[in-house]
Amino acid sequence: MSKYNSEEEFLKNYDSSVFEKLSMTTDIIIFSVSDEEVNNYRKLSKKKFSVLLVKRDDYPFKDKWCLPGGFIKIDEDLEAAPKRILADETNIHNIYLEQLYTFGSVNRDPRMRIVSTSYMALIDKNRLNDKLNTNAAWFNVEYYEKDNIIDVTLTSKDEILTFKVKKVLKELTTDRYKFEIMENNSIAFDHPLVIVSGIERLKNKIEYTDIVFNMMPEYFTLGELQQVYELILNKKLLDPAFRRIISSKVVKTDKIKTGEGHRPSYLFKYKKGTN
Amino acid sequence: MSKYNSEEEFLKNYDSSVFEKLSMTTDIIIFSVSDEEVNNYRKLSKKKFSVLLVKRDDYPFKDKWCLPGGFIKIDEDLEAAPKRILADETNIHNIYLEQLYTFGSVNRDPRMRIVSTSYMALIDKNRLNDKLNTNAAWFNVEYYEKDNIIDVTLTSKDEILTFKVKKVLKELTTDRYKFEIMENNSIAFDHPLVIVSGIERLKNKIEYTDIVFNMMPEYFTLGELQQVYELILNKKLLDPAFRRIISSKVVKTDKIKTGEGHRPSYLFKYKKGTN
DNA sequence: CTAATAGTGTCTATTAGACAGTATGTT
DNA sequence: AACATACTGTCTAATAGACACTATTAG
Repeated sequence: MSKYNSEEEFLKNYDSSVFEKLSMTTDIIIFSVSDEEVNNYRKLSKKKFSVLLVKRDDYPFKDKWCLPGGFIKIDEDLEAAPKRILADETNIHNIYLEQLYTFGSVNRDPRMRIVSTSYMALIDKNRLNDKLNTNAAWFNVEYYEKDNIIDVTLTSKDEILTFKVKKVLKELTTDRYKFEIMENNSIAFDHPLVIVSGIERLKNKIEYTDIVFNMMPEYFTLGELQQVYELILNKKLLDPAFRRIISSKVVKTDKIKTGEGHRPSYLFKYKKGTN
Repeated sequence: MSKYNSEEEFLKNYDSSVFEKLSMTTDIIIFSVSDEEVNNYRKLSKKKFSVLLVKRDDYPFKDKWCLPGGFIKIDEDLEAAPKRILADETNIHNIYLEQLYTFGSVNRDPRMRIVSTSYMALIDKNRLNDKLNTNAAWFNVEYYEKDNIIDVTLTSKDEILTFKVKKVLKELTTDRYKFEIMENNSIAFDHPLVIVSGIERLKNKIEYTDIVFNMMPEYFTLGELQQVYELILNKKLLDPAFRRIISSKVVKTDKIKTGEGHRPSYLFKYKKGTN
């Protein structure tokens, strides 16, 4: 069958040009939590969950916002690329990173055939020290879902971006659902799809894993933690229920957060190794 | 910044060779359920869940077993490739297919840099009519997990393949866990990783989606369905509990399965649209 | 004192687990 | 009749949801 007699011989003579080649990129959706100041000394600062976007300074999609990303190098592990880009963009190493989905429609990039593997990263903003690149900005995320249509609004200091995506249920012949862009006038490429996939993933995983703690500082109050859950799940939770569930994942410290115009609250830490 | 004045002009002059290119493949893990005859007229045929492997007839990994797969064509959507291969391999269209994970270590293929996106397919064997290609075979899957080590045994009519994989927990800095091959003497490439990822995915999704029904014939008894759940979850379930849970997903028909040496049982169908 | 959040007790409703029992076919 | 599986009833344990209550601070 083969004209070679051994694996070594085959490999020595292998012509790597027999199969078509393409470029690959990676896109990273970086989630974090931000505080918004509130003009009432009694009230807690309202939290928002947010995503990091960068403004494209060249074609294609010049001046539109997109997720940070870049090309995969030929001698770089797939996962090394998002790690490299993340370090470039945030100046931090050791960020939680997980693979999301690989997008590969033929025409997803106007330049040429590019397949992109997207990753989701979670970060505690306090680790950043505002050392962002100048073309990057945090956008607060709000989304509203009804009848399988997801409306997403991204808000930065000086811009509001919106897009609309449809969940397409494919009746058991392919993935449980896929997304399709319905309206989008501000985000480059197919990145609205990556953003909603990220939101979905985070929303699901927050319920059965401990990934939230990657977005939390070392010490936090249960009220703060609950707020983050509520943001991501997009619904209010009842205090006693929340505390019951979370109690196994955190340890109370003897530190107390005061100066808030109301009863002070204990600070907690993440308790590892309960799953 | 850019030397072009419009997106069109940029694209017209775009040199697609500026970024390094690589080859991409897809690997498909096809799960199904098979009956094993039992030599007691009263007993039910024992079910096994099984996976389709093909024997490599050329280098690299000549004569080893691997998952069906192939190269992605430059003008073919990423998802079209597994569909094409699945149709080739089984002669059936409309098979449940979902993306699993993209593997991309630099040295995962001895020939050259190849990134592979794996997919999981579920199929009801009765649709096949034994129209398999000659180099393909079904292997029954058994696995045993302890202390984050998964032992997998794949058994066909005339061969037994085994491998061992470790779940590496990465303490919040990357995916919840990744797998690492510990022992493997019979499966080509990094396909043991794809196989365990598929098992994990199926095991998780069977609990909160309806994907099992893709592996079931149109009519089935609740006993049969329960057996499939037990196989995949790798544990016994209690009848009343199982029936309570499943009741919302199935409809009883007036068909009855008789001739089994014991009380006959009603046949059920999948009831769509309950999630 | 008041507004605002922190934190707990408890009752109820729902769901999951366990076991025992009855039903009904084939040989 | 005996075996094997089909199917149901019911008791108990565990979990989730709801609400009301007490606690504590800054201003």
